[in-house]
Amino acid sequence: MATNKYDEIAQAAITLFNRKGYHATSVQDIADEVGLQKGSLYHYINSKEELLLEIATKSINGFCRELEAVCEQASTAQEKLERAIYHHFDIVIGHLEMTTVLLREAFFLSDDQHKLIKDANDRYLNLWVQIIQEGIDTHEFRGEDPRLTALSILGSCNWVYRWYKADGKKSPQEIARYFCDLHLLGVLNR
Amino acid sequence: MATNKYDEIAQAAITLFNRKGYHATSVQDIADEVGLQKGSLYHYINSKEELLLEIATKSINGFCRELEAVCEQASTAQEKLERAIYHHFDIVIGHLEMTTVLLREAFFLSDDQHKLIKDANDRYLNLWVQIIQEGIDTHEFRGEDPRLTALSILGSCNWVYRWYKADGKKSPQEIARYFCDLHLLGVLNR
Amino acid sequence: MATNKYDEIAQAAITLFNRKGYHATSVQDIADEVGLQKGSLYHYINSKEELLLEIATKSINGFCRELEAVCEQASTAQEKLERAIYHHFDIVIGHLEMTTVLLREAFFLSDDQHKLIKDANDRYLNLWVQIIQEGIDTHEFRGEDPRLTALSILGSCNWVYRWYKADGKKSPQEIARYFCDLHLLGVLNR
Amino acid sequence: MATNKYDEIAQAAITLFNRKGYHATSVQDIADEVGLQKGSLYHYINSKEELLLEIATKSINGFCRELEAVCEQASTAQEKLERAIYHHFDIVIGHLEMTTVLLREAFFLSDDQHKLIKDANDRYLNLWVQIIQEGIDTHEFRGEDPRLTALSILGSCNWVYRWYKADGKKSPQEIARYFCDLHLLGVLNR
DNA sequence: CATGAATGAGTTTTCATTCAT
DNA sequence: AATGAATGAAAACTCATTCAT
Repeated sequence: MATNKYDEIAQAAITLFNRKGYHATSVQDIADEVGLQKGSLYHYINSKEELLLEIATKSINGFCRELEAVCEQASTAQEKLERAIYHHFDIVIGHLEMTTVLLREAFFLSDDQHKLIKDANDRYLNLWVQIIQEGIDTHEFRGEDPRLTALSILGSCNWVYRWYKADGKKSPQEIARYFCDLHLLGVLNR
Repeated sequence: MATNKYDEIAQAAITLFNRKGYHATSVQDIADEVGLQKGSLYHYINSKEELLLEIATKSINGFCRELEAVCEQASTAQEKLERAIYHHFDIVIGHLEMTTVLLREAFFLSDDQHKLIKDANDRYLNLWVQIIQEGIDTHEFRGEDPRLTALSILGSCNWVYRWYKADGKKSPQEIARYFCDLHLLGVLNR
Repeated sequence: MATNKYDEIAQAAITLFNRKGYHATSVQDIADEVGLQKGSLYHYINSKEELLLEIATKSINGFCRELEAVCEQASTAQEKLERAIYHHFDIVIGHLEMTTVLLREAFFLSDDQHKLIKDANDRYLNLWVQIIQEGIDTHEFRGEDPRLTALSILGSCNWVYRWYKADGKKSPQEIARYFCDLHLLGVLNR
Repeated sequence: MATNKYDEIAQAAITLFNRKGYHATSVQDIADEVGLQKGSLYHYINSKEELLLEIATKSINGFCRELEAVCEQASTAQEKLERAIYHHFDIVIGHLEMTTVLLREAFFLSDDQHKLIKDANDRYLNLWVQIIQEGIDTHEFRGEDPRLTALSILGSCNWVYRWYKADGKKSPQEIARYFCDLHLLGVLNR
C-alpha cells in the first residue's frame, strides 16, 4: 500500500472520528496517530473540518458511484433493487468506519459544508427513489409513494452501521440476503 | 408554561442539542436560552453531560414504557407489531427533538454513561425481538432470525428522525400506516 | 455543651480548614457540616475570611494568655521557660486543629488581616524573648541573642503540629518533657 | 539568564507561590510573569498542580542529596550533625522561596501527590534520625528517643523559613552557628 | 431565622491554527 | 517537509456573597 501521507492522515482521522467522534478528536490525536507534530499536519490539510468534509464526501460519492453502476447494468427494477441493497451492505460493512463518519459525524460540519453532504445524500436517495418508481411503473412493485418506500429501505440498511459487529453469527452476505428478502416482500407485487 | 426551571433548562438543552449538537452547544448557550447566568444553571444541573444523560434516559424510557404497554394490551403478534410501529412513530414525530438527541447525541456521553443508554436501547430492541419471536412461534410471521427482522424494522422506523419534516404532504399517521404496511408485508406469512 | 451556633460554625470551619486547607474548603462545605444552607451561614458570619481571622485570633490569643499567666506566676527564668514549653505543648496538642489553622492557614488572610495575626505572633514571641533575656540577665541562661534562642525553641515546639499523632508511643506530657530537657540543656548555664 | 523556558516558568511560580500562596496564584499570574499567554504555558507544564509537585520534589530532593553527602563524608556523629545543620541552613536561606513552597504549599497537593512529598520528607527525617542514633550508639549523644531529638532540631531549623529576613543583623552563617551551638548542647554527652 | 435562587467574576484547561526556523 | 513555540478565544465549572421571601 504505497499510500501517500494524506491518505494516512485521512485514515487516522476516520479511525479516530469513528472511535471518539469528530469533536472529541483533537488535531493532536490525529497527529499522534500518524507520527507527526500537530503543526506538520497542516502541510497536508487545510483544516480539521475540511478533513471531515473530504472523508464524508468520499464516502457518499462511493455509495453513489456503485448505485449508478448498478442502475446501468441491471435490467429489471427488482434486479436493480436487489443489487442496490447488496451493494449498500457491501459498502457499509466493508467501510464501516468511513460510513460511520459519514452517517454520524457529517452533521457537525458547518452549514455550508453540511449542505454539500446533504445534497449528495439526496442524490443518492433519488437513485433509490428512481428504482422504486421504475418498479411501480412496470408493475413489478406495489406502493404509491416511492420516496417513502425508499426511505424505509434505506433507513433500515443505513441503521446497520449502528449495530453491525464483525463477530456475529451471520456473514455480511447472509445479513444482506435476509434484509433483501424482507424488503422485497414489502414491495413486490404478487 | 409554568413548568419548573429544570424542565425549562432541559427543554432549552433539547432544542439546542438538536439544532447544533451536544458539543457545539455551550453551557452559555443554554443559559442564554433560559435567561440565566451560566453559573446559575449549576443550581439545577450537575454538569452538561448529566443533562444530556437525563434527556436521553427520559427519551429511551418513554419508548420502552409505551412498548411494554402495547405488549400487555394487544393480543396477536401482528396486532402488537402494528401498534409497536404506530407508537414508535408517535414518539419519534411527537418528540422529534428529544428523539434526535437520543439517537444522535447519546453517543457522545462518556463510556459509563453511554453504557446506560446502550443497555436501555438493548432492552427496547429486545421488546421488538420478542414480538417478532412470538409471531414466528404462532406462525403469524415468517423469517428465522427475529433479531435481524427487528433491527430491520427498527432501523427503518428510527431513521425517520433524520428526514421527517412537519411540512410534508403526508401526515405522520399516513406515514406510519405506509411503513406499517411495508413491514408487515415483509414479515407476514401468507 | 450549650454551644451556640456561631461556635458550631467555627468548629466546623476549624475541622475543615484543618483537613483540606482554607482555600479548598468552600462555604458550602462548612454549611453542610453544620446542617445549614450556604446563605444561612451569613446570619452568623460576615465572610469566610473573617471566620478564619477569628479562629486564628482566638488561637494566638490563647497562647499569649497562657504565657502571660506563666510569667506572672513563676519565679525564676528557668521555671518560666519550663512552664512556657509545657503550656505551649498543652495548647498545640490539646487544640491541634485550631493550632494548625493558626500556623498553616493564617498566611492566606489578606494583608491587613494577616498583619493582625503577625503582630499577635510577634507579641507571643516577645514573651519568650523576655523570658530568655531575664535568664541571661540573672545568669541562669547562656547565649547572647535571646531572640534567636527564642526562635529556635519556639520553632521546635511549633513544628509539633506537623508531626504529632495521637497514637504515638509517648504521651503528650512525655514529649513535652523530652523537648523541655533538650532545650534547657541548650540554654542553661552550667 | 538564558535558562530554558521551563525553568523560567518554575522560577516565576516559586516567586508567586511564595508571595501569595499556591491557591491565590492563578495560572494567569504565572503567564504574566514570564510574558506568555495563559494557554502557551501548557506547552511546558501539564498542570498547575504538577508544577507545584515538581518544585516541591526538587526542593526536598536537594535537602536529601546534601545530607546524604554529609553522611558519607563526615566521620563522627557530632561532625555529621553539625554539618547537617549548616547544610540545612544553607539550603533554607539560599533557596528561601523554594523552601517556603516546599514547607508551606506542598500540603495543598492532592492526596496522591502530597504522599510523594511526605514520603520524601520522611526519608529526609530518617537521615537525621540515623545521625542521632549513631551518636547515641557511640555515646557522643545523650537522649533515648532519636526520632524526637531529630524532630526537635529539624523543626527548629525548618521554622527559619518563617522568620528569616535577609536584612537582619546576623549573617546566615552566624545564625547557623548559633543554632548549632544550641542544639549540640542539647544533645552532647558531657 | 432560614432558605435557595441568582449573580458574576473567577478558575484551570483545551485546542485549532499560524508561523519563523 | 517538519518542527514546536505561541496564540487567543473558548470551554466547563466553582464559589463567596447577596437578597427577596
